[in-house]
Amino acid sequence: MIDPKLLRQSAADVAANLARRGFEFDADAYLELEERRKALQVETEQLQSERNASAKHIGKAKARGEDIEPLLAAVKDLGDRLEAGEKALQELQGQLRDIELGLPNLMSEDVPTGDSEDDNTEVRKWGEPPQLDFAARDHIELGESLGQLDFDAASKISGARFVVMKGQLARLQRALIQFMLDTHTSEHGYTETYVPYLVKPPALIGTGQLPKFEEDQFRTTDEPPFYLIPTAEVPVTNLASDVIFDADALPVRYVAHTPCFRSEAGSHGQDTRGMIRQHQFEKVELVQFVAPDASMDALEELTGHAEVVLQKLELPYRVVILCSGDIGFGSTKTYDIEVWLPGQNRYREISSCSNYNDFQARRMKARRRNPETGKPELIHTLNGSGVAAGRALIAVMENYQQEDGSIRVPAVLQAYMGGLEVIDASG
RNA sequence: GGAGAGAUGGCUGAGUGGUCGAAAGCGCUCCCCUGCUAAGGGAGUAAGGGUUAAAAGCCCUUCGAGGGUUCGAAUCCCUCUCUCUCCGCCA
Repeated sequence: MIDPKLLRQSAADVAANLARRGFEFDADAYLELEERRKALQVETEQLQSERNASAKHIGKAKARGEDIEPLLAAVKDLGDRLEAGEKALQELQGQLRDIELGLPNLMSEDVPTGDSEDDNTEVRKWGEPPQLDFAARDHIELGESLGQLDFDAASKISGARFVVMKGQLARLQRALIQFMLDTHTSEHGYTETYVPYLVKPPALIGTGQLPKFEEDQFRTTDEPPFYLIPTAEVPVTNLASDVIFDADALPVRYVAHTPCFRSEAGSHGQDTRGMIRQHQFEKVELVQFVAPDASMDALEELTGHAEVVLQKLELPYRVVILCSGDIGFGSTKTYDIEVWLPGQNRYREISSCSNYNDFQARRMKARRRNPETGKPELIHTLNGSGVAAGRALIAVMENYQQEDGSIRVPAVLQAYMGGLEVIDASG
């Protein structure tokens, strides 16, 4: 959520910033509602004040044993007027809040303007795509010929966009997850967390998926309304909801491995084959809570933590900064890390690292005590994949493939694979 | 699933219709005393919002959430959510 004060005072500036995203914010309509709210609120609070004063009066008169009938008569119609005013005010505030919850975050100045992912800017590149002296196969061909990825079996059970993994490939994904968790906890100072995979609406409102992106979620039940998490960002970031952190408690760094569930509504026809885009996938997620002035540095740092994973796996990648047309709803600045996939002969997203500044914090009332003023203030939240395990599996398969269709196990993963060096059809 | 108890400020915890935004303790901040990695004394210390250019001041809201009763609700009534205890079931 954008600071309502800023909306009031600088609606035009806000509209200009959001317009870079291609989002149209009707500042005039908002300000008009806001004008009405102001007038109505002042009036209503005035009535409330009157009621409080007269109630106090009556109480004192009664205590003295005086006749209170005339006093009661004097405030007879106050209640009705007050009720009408409060109701109208509530409705108006609800309308304003609906608008505010639907507004994306203000972007950082250094986010480049652009329409789509084609306009994202490369920031840096690491590693060189492997030079294979044979035709690169994609992960589907590799996995199926090994007999360890089975898309047909998955579709029989659950339909499109699912996979069944078996044998050493299934183990390889698990190894990737363990390796990533260990790296972030022991080398980057993150605390491992285990969190619920089903969440209630307020959690999704807090991180920004609701109310706007209901159709992207898997809703399980109506009463109570439980949603499958689309990312660990939701339960983990909500650990800060309604919390006031002590001044010295920040930064907080959490890492979690969870499955992620996405309806992929609106992505029909994209990446329909293989396990690039699934309804269910595994991800290791990094989340940070930081002081407001520390979030831009933290974003660089967090992105670096995700990069370390790919460096240790010796997977070539590049980092791009998302342009205004591609950046997520709640983010003020996002870096995507794209790993090289020989099977597609291109870089594909494997991590997305975002600074949300106070956007999520305002929604979920995540605060810290400012050491100078002693007053609570909104913290900044960040998150990033560190990294997506399913796509990491694909990347390892395609980058480490050999001519006979077997796959070498990256050095850092061998300890997690019982010393196994090569995955082949033997299982 | 059955029975019961509870939800109060950063934390613990009193408070059953007006004198309660709320005792007390802890924590924190400042001051005094002491002259030493201790103890003691005093003062202050909830959040959110409105008004304002901003601050001060003033006002409003908030004692899990939402309704209701009342001139007036932390306190009474209803619904819901969550937590805990016991029983049952169970990975």
